[in-house]
Amino acid sequence: MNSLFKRLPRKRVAATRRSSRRVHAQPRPHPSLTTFSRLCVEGPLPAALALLSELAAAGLRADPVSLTRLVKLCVRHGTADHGRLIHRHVEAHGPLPHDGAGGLFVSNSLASMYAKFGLLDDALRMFDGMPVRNVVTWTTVVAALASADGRKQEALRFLVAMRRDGVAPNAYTFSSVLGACTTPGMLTAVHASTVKAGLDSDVFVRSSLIDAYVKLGDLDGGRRVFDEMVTRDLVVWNSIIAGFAQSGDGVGAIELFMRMKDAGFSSNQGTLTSVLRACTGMVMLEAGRQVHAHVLKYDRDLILHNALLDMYCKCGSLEDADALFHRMPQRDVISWSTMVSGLAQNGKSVEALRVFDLMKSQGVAPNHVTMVGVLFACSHAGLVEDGWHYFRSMKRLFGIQPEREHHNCMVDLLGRAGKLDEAVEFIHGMSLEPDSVIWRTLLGACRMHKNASLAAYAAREILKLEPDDQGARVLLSNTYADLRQWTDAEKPWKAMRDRGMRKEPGRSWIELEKRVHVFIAGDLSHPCSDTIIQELNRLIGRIKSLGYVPQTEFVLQDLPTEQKEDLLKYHSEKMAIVFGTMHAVDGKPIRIMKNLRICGDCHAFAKLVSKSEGRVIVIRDPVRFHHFQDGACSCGDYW
DNA sequence: GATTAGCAAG
Repeated sequence: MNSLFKRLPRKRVAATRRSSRRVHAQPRPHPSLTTFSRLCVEGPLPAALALLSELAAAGLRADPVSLTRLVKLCVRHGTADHGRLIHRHVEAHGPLPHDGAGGLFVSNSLASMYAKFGLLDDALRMFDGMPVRNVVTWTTVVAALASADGRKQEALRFLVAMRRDGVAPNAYTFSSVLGACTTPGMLTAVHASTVKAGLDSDVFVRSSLIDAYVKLGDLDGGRRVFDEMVTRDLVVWNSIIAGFAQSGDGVGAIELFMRMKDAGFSSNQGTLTSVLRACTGMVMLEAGRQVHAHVLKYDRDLILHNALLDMYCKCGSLEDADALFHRMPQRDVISWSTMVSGLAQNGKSVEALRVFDLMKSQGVAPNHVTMVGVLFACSHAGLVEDGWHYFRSMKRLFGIQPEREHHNCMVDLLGRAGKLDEAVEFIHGMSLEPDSVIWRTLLGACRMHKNASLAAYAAREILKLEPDDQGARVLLSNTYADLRQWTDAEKPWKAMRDRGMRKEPGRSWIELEKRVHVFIAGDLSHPCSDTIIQELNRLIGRIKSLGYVPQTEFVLQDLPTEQKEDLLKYHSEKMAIVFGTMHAVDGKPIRIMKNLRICGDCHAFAKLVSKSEGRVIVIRDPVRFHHFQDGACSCGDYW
């Protein structure tokens, strides 16, 4: 028993000796270097930075891998100042690019750090100071320049320079530089280079190619790149869906979305955002609601929620927009701006301004887009004094310098309110050179207030800047036609015919059971045309008893009254309204989208049909919404 | 260590 007790401590001693022998056999690194490596991965950043300076003071060199990780940590959790601290350390203690691969790694990551903090010039200084550069170094600056505003040309110059320097661009380089192609010529050249380098089948390169074609307005080009692909990933699918949605082909975008699902991919936030944009563009509220169900699982994605909010606003469903807005876990300036513009476009200017006040009271700073929405609210409600107030004080109160679009809102505000002379004075007093958009706004106001001489002046100014503009000629002609000056009204048409131009026909569409039905003015080719015309005649009969008189003044041609009535009757929005009343579910609003602004006669028609049929009709034109209910419209007949 | 897709207005 005794011996047993005595042996126990000896065993412990032996064990301790063995372990100390192990330590001596494999000397542990300096404890602070080990800790430093760990801190560079796990953080916290301040502790890692403090240890870095301790190491330097002790004459110990941090290894390149840890330093690179530290830079990464700094990008994730720190500021540019933290980055500069690491940069200074590296300059004083190394490793530098000429120290070998490790040094190059560290310098590259520092350049990338500056780029990620938006400090492009620091990144370029870093680049200039590097005695050795590899493809990563070059790609870092190419990518940074390609994504910076107004520096895309430089990105392409760097691509040329790197080749001259004997460094071959790789898939990373190409996928970055493609976004810098601002002309079809550049894009074709870079696309050819990717093929030559054998990199055009890389998914990153391909999705950038698709995006680049689409952004230059060549949707077919993007589609070709997509179709030629053998292997696609989710981002490639998202690129092409986004391309269709951004180009205004909502139906195409949704078709591709279905194909993507058939191909076995499940959507992510990016997919859903683009699909929502497609629904928004086509006023497909029901399809949008279905997307909403999938949005629920991404309850922290603000971009996606903002897109959903915009969809409800632009589909004219303010109840849904409002409910969503209040439920959203976070809201940023885009969420607020979407609500301000959404309410204003739907004829709720006072509510829009109230939301704007609420936004300010919650400490959210408006930006230039918010102010466009605010001014839009003022101009569409005739709130001239408020508009002036916001325009004049936006610089002082919010630090936002009025830009072109804000000036345009002011011309609209004054013009709509009939203050045409003030509008002209405003244009002449602008510090900016007026562009065709501003003149077109003035021209629209001239048409509204039947001022032909000023309309002619505005149209001349537009045509000086854009000789092929159709809209200016159509608006000018319509202004003359409003005044029954048929000879003058004919001249712009003749000019258009001489140039081989045709007016864009009126087009309205409506979503019904996941399908979009399109109606074109005067075109009776829809399969249900016969029944639509019967129903149209019946409705006209009913609303005539409510006081409807076809307002033939909106037919802008010199024709006998009867023919004018016929032309009016087949306006696309009337056919869409009738089709809507024939098929819509009880109690649900009829939602219609139109490519041109609604005419006065169709406006009167819609008001009376909303009364006689007891239905809510929502029509969205390129600028705003009309909610017709019980014989009245949300625009208060002011549009 | 560097790369691709998604949100508000005009």
